[in-house]
Amino acid sequence: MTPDLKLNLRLHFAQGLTFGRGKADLLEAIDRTGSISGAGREMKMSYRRAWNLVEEMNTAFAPPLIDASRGGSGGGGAALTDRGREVLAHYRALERLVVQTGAVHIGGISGGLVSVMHDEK
Amino acid sequence: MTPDLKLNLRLHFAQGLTFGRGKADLLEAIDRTGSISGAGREMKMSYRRAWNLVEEMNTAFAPPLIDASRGGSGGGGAALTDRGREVLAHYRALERLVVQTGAVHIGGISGGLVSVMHDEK
DNA sequence: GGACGTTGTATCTGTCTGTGCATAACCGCC
DNA sequence: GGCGGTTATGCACAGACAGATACAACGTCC
Repeated sequence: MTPDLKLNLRLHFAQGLTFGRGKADLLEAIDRTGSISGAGREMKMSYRRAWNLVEEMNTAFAPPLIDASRGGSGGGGAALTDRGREVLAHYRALERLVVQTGAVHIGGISGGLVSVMHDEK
Repeated sequence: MTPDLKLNLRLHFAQGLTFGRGKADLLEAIDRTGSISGAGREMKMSYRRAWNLVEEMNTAFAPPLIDASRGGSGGGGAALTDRGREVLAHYRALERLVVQTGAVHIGGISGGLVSVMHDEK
């Protein structure tokens, strides 16, 4: 009976980087579409923003998480590095872990939520 | 060797409420100071914002989490309800749980972070 | 009754973030 | 060589968000 929720597990590292659901989703979208711009379109975010996030990640992590190249067949593209895939997997695992082992607490918080009728925004 | 990090575990409930570290800290500050304005001062946030968050929580939860009253000794004040204390406790427990049981994954993510020298911004 | 410190509420303003647009560089393919 | 789609980068604009400010209402204490 845990209500459907989305959790945003954002990690603020001392080095300045913050990594949360947004960047994780972006990594996934890049992996799926094979390009930064494609990922941006899919996530309905501007290419500018998508690229900024990529750049932020790549400068924070060594080795980088995304390998991008321009020109060539299809104009270029981007792909996750092994390290990128690794970070993404860890984040998703952490998410699952929270939902599973934290179900009691999540339920304890959401227990008294006022149920609203599906209001179309 | 887990690098010191702050995590912001934000829960987005289907009902529209989002509950994260900010609201949790605010609850704690209200409990400590005995007033919304006191909590705002302590957290260096405007009373406006603090009150908005309180109102958001109180309309989302039934029974409410904060009991505020105006006038009277000291001008008024606010205190956590039993439910408020309960929600706060659950959130803190969830936080601890993530750090403890998720240490492997957190380490897996932060492993390759570029260490920066303490740059004063 | 007046002072005090708080809750509750409205309005204005500045700032910060993301979007939109424009442009250059790149390179395989036709 | 031109086309196409992408990376990479700059800059102006709009909208959202938070801060600042102002003020009424409230109730206890003096």
